[in-house]
Amino acid sequence: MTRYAEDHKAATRRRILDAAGERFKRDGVDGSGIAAVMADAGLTNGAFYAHFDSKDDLVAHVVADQVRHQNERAGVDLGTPDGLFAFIEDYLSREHRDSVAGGCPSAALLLDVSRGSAATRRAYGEELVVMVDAMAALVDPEDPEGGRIAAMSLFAAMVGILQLARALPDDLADELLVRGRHDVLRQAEQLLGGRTPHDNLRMEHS
Amino acid sequence: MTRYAEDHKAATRRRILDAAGERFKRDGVDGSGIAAVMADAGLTNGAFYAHFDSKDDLVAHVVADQVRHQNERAGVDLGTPDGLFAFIEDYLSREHRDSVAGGCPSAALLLDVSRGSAATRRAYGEELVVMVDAMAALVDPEDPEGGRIAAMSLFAAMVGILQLARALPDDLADELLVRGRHDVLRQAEQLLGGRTPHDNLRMEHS
DNA sequence: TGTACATCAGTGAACGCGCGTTCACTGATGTAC
DNA sequence: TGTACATCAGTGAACGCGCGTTCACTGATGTAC
Repeated sequence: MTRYAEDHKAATRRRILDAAGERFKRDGVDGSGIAAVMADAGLTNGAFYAHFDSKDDLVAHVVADQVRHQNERAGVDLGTPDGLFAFIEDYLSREHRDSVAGGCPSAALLLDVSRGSAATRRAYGEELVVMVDAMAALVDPEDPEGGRIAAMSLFAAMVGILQLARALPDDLADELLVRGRHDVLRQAEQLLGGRTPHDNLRMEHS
Repeated sequence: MTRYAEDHKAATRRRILDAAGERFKRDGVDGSGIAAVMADAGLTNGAFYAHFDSKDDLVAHVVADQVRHQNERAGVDLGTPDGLFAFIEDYLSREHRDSVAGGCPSAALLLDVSRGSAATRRAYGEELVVMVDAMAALVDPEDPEGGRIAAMSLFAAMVGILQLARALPDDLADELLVRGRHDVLRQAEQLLGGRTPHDNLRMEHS
């Protein structure tokens, strides 16, 4: 028995992962210092190395953790075609465009991943596959891997549209999001073999 | 008369812009030091401030310069529907995936732009509009602005697919590029109102 | 029951290093007289 | 023709600062006897 609760260290580690996730997505990995992340987590810089081997190690764990979290949240929704349509609408919404720190890790960290360590790239790839397979299971529940690449192409288009919307002035960004939802929804319909989103979903965001 | 050729300073500035363009795209803005950029240009760090006010100032000029260059190269090609189809094939090729430093500035700098100064964002927006308007002119030469947003959505999808391909292992990336070309080409055909790419173009990269 | 010791998450100062930026200086070539 | 001076692109050392990382230490709580 120690004088700390059993899950104390795990809880601290979680605070660091969450704080780093927000910072990394907002300011980039290179733009986020260890001391700033630790301060966000309510700690001082020295404690960092009791939880992670290095900044690189933190990056790999943050990337895996962020995509896993997105999978957990989205996974529930992706159970039905309408869930996929709703996921697309939410993804390409003004709210998501304006919340970088709380938003999709792929949109915010993709370049850091491709410049990152082998461990980071591996972690990202493994978790992303989980997400796109969940999408692909809608097309053919018997063979989710068959639609994996098609789902990846769809998701990549969403990432690009969101990123570009974040880089452009608000007026252009708004129009791009509307058109992007239209284009991606159509691509999703074709993926699903003709199923179309319910009208109420269609109207919600336009 | 000075003892340097008239265009000497302009030529040096160009070397700095080119060197910074490659470094920024490869390592990110935050990952590229002034001294490293200047060494690439064959100079020492001190000379930098005879050409630019600050690193931020350099970033804005590099972003504008990079997109303008891409416009000049692509602009010629985009004159016909087949030019657009070829542009898409080249953009989503393995060669482009593997040449980050010499590749599309939007794919490599989009996050740096959205985190960048007002001047950087303005420069990017202005030059990007030139590029998408050139695409949109294919749809309606009388009203390129009418198709601007649709072209932007198409281009954003290309950016996302290229970025994701760069982050994934080679085998997955190859499959994603093939599927991405298929999806984007189909979207381009619909944009152009039914025109389809020539078969020889279609086969070239698959 | 009281005292000495073990545990360990977290502190905060310090390390060497590279960053963006400044500036006195160099050196090659022009002009002035 | 020869010498003094002006010009200016580029040099390279130095500035303060924040980075990632290390480490001796703190302090709260447990166990040993």
